[in-house]
Amino acid sequence: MECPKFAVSVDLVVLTVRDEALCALVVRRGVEPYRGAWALPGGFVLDDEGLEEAAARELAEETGIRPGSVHVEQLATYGSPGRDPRTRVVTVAYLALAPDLPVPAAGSDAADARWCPVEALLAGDELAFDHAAILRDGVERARSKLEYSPLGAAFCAEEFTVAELRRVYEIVWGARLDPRNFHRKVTKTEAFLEPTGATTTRDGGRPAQLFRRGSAEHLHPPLLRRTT
Amino acid sequence: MECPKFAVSVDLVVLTVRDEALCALVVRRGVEPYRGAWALPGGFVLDDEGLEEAAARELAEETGIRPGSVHVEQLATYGSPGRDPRTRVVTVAYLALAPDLPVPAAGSDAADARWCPVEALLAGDELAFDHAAILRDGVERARSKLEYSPLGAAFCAEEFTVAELRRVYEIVWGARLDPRNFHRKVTKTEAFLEPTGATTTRDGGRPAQLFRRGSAEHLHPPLLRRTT
DNA sequence: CCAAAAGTGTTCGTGCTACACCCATGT
DNA sequence: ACATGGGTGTAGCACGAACACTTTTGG
Repeated sequence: MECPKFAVSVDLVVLTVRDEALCALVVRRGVEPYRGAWALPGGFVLDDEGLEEAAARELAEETGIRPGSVHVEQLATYGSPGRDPRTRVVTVAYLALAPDLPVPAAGSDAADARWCPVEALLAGDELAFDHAAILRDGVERARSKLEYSPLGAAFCAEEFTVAELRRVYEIVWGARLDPRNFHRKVTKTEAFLEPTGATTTRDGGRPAQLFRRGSAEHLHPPLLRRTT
Repeated sequence: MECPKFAVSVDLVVLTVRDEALCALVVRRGVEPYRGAWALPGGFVLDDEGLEEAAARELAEETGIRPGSVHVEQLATYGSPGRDPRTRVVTVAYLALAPDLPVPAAGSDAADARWCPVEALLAGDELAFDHAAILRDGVERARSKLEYSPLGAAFCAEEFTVAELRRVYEIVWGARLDPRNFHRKVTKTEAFLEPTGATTTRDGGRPAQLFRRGSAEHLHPPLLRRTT
């Protein structure tokens, strides 16, 4: 077929909440271009490999994250002619929301990998390619997702308390929420949380019920930021 | 660089409201594969051409739509290995919301182009490639957009009445809305509508005020479908 | 007992729904 | 006059914000 052919890659915005901050996974580039700079994990799509499949493979390769424990969704595609100095590369970005995991193992072409607060990454100018813009879009998507879906729980461990979930919202949104109203809201919303029956005192004070992620996909009505 | 290279195309889900139905623009394929079948308008991205740029070019080529009059946004990217029988093609889908326009002129490689109700397109099995899935995603995105953004007005002519805007919502959502409450909601929402000062009696009855699209990007609070 | 955090009850404001009602035009 | 649709007023309800208050643990 007579048409231009481009390299196609996937890049991952992997977000988690740790140390009271929203953090993204970044890898130190071991090869040119941008050697030594931080970049989002990612790589080229292989022949006969689907996009989602490529994203899952890269996630596993560069982070050791097992697919079942994280939420992954397509974010957007970036293909400006000049975004990669080597050649034309179109990249499909994926957004992954993960619980707080140990620092991942470095992959083959990544000299180093670490969690870094998104605030620092977006304020600085250290990210390779157009990865700062991709990260910005991913963070904005994540913030919206918390409003309209129960995906805040994707940042929590398998079993978690309402207070832990609330901390996720507060950190991602950068806003304080009333603990009592938040509790009522999330426990009353059908299929948001599934009680385990167990309790924990790890947060201090009166024992808190433990929950698992429920089966709900959407939130009706949504949990809105700022009441305007 | 040692990596697979793929053809990259853009496909357009161009939606409008006409004849009391949500319609999509489809073109009759003049070449193999799927010769004679309906498909979404689209084409390959050229060297040194951005994705958004390619989408705008295809929109102009195949429909004659001038860029300023429609809303265009990226929808999603589809790249399953088998989605095009010829070779590996990754397609970036764009969603365009347009007012009711005359039937567009056929483009170079499109034997015929027409508006077709999405209901019929999704019910039948006439769309080439995975375009039915892309259209379904586009329609779902459009439905959500009406809730959280003032983009319903993108389906209206430059100047429109509140009743015309309401019909758009009713047709896209497939639900009836209370005319009085809808009127209050959209006119009270800051920057949703900009009054022109003129009136029209084209809908019959008492003259209705004419409005233009306002400058708002988002709706707070949203205009929700079903009250659960 | 006290501190701390979980969880409940209650009040108040706001926004949506439903519908009664009036307004301004065409025929 | 009357039909038709535009537009306003208002009562009732649902839900979120704010906060007083009770519950249950650890120290």
